[in-house]
Amino acid sequence: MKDMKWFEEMEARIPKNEVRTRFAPSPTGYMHVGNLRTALYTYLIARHSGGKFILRIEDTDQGRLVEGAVDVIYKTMAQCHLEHDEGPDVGGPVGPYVQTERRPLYMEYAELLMERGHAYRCFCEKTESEEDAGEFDRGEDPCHCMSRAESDRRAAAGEPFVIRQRIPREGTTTFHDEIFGDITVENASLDDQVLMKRDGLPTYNFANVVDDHLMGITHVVRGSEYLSSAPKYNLLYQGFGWDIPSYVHCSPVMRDAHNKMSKRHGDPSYEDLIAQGYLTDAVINYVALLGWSPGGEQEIFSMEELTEIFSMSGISKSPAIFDIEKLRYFNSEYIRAMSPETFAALAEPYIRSAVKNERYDAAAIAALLQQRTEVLTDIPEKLDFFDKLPEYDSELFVHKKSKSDKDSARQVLELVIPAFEALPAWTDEEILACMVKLAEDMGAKNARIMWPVRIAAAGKAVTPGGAVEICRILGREETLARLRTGLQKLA
RNA sequence: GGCCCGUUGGUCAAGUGGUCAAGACGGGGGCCUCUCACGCCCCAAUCGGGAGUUCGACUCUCCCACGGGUCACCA
Repeated sequence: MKDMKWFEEMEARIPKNEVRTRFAPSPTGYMHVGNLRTALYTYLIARHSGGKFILRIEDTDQGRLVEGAVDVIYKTMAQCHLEHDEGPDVGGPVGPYVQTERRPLYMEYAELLMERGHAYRCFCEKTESEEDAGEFDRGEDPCHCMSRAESDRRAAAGEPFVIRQRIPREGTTTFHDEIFGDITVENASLDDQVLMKRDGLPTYNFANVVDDHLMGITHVVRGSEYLSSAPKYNLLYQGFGWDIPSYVHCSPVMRDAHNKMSKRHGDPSYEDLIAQGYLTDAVINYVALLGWSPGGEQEIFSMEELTEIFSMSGISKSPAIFDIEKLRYFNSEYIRAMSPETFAALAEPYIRSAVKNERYDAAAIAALLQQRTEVLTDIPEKLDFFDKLPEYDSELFVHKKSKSDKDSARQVLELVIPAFEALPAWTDEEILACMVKLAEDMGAKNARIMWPVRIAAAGKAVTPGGAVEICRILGREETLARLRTGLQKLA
């Protein structure tokens, strides 16, 4: 074990007097929605107080390593505007920020803890059989009360061992959680968990406590599945004589009443949602409100606003079910709030996937789309009539609300075709004025004219825009050709 | 099974002893209108159950039910 001076130097590196939070993902190659929310809350807690947000990579599970996964994390965090102040890529005063690179530290601290009597070596065989036995009675573990001398001797002799936490057999432990309040448990219900594994690597639980302390983390934000091990963390901090951080345990994001969101069940990850046409800002905004409430009636928040008003007191204790319908709503709100130029740029690939004909202006189509698009991937199917007039039945010309029937439609098309041919210019104004005048002449409502024109032009009942816009974008020649086709159907 | 946590409309939720129990999504209806959408208006729908405490409980206490978490040399 290192001498006390070394430990003091480690302590001296720890930044004080600032809020410090950390997001500590395993590099799995994608971001769960639940993880994203945890990362967001973690980020907001730090930023709200002007503190530091730290990224730490938890890669101790070598078996689950995914190549390139760390880069995915950097990319995703940046996309989501969750910029970290310290991390593997940007460095910082308490690095390294990758757990495997911190490996030598943990044994030192485990030995320190043994020195203080809060941990001991256990030479027993792996204890998987205990599961079958049902209960683990640590009183039967002879290593628990083994003398330090014997322990040292057997270790020196090369006998394999794990290091376990020595938990008091009596009394209770109380910890405070920012969301759940004070929770008290009997120490007798806690087990002497393994801190250092047989292979010399720390368990997740131990590595976390050591790293969080050495990195000066003030608010430990994590999933509520760790609630039941929090008392053991407390005992660890106390055993070291360290300050206990604030715990913020967040309930999970669920797919339904019984199951968490999970990739395994086919639930979308953040990346999937983006691929499905959702916008990052909308996802962030929705996820922020999934299990947290600002209290007021506002629902649309920028990252700046979230930072301003975020409070741990608004985080709810119960799990929240992910509702894709509501996310669609947020997405449509964000789309509508965009500048037309931004939307056009974003929508163009989706437009061009359906409209190959370059004569049709993508920006003009985007303008029609912006107010009626919820998710970008909905776009192509709305535009299928541009490149090729669909097959359609003449029954489509019948529309009760505009009092349009096949006879009136035929009359309308017979009049509209020559009128369009004679128009001095092919603009919205000219096209509209032309149809309005026809309506006046016929003594009919505008809809009597526009319904059949739009049907003939598009060949479908629902279009992203009215007759005027559709005709304008199609261009005069194509419009006239389609109107003539419509007329034939009605003959 | 032990221990811990949770439970307001279908969903997200406000609420902290006295409210006709906010709001949003979704649903239904209507208006607007050249379709759809947008926008606007209206409607339906909630305090898991039972005992208490109290003049009065969604709010406090206890019990029950249901749900979740945890009980790994996984994180």
